[in-house]
Amino acid sequence: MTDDAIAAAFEPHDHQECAHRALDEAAARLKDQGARLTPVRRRTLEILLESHRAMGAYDVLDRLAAEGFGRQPPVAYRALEFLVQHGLAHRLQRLNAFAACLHPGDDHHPVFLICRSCDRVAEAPVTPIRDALAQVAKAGGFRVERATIEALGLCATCAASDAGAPC
Amino acid sequence: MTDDAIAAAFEPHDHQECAHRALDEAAARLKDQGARLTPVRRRTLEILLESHRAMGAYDVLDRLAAEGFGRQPPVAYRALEFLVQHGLAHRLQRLNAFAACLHPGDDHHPVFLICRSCDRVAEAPVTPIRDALAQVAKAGGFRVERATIEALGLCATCAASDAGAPC
DNA sequence: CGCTGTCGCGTTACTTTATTACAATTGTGT
DNA sequence: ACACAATTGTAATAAAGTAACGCGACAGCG
Repeated sequence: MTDDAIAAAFEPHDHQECAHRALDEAAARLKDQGARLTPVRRRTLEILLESHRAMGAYDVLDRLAAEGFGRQPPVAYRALEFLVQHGLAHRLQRLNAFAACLHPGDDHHPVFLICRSCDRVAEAPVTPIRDALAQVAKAGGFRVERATIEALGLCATCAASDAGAPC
Repeated sequence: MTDDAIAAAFEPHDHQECAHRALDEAAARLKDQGARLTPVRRRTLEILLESHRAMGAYDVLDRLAAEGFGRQPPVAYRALEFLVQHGLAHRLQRLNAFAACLHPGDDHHPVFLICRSCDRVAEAPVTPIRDALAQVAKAGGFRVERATIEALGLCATCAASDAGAPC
């Protein structure tokens, strides 16, 4: 994952292509793992991929229900959990929401940058931060297994446009 | 905040003294700020201070209700929100829970180390990690305003005792 | 003192988020 | 076609969090 990936999430880009590629990659990865990308799961991923924003489980559920899938919470939660477990989506603790992963394949529990103005979410390179965290923890005798790192702030596009207005 | 503070949270210590000092410090700080440490608020802080663990809002509420305070959710949420806003407690996103702050005074949105075995929570020095995060974000044009950093893992005491058994 | 405005508290009612349990169905391998 | 596991649909319920209203305590001020 490069620094460019951060800017990419916040700036205008060929999102069709961006989403399509993520979907293809997801399908390929699942095939390798012998996991099934069923219609609900596929559609759930597509819905998440429509934007670089995080969506609540019930927002996803509404969409699924409108398209003929089940309309009970477990439908959405199951699909989302599946995607998260297979590294195709992430859960944002801070927002009680989910976002598609744009770099499946990188082994990661990434760092998230959440713009408070436009609500877009980017994944940032995790290594330097994870290293710093591991070191600090180690000094206290603590062994880190998983870390949740979510930063709230302002993306370059929003900062440029108005330091606060939606972009 | 020193590295010793991490170990302190996970190892046996004079907790009476530890909690008492935090409470005194809290009272003093609030007085300076002209904020009132009312009975509900004080009791809420004491409840959180009883352990180095995080508690859910409804757990706190049960305790408060049993002691004659109101038994409706807003009672607990208001007291907890007050404590958080005044830097006397923290919210752990990952657990939907709250923990008393043991170092009020340090200006901080600290890093949390959560032991998955004994459920204790420690606050770790934040500077190196925050710096690493800010740098990574800056490279992508993102300005971090607030960061949630929560690590799940195993504390030294639990690791020594059984690599997994409650301590 | 008594007025007045703010703050804190308690309650009702409600919304949002998430899980448990079970039945029906689909897909896989033989 | 058959047995079996995985997946989906549904009902019901739990957990977490918020909005809105009124009452009473308390500080500041004439």
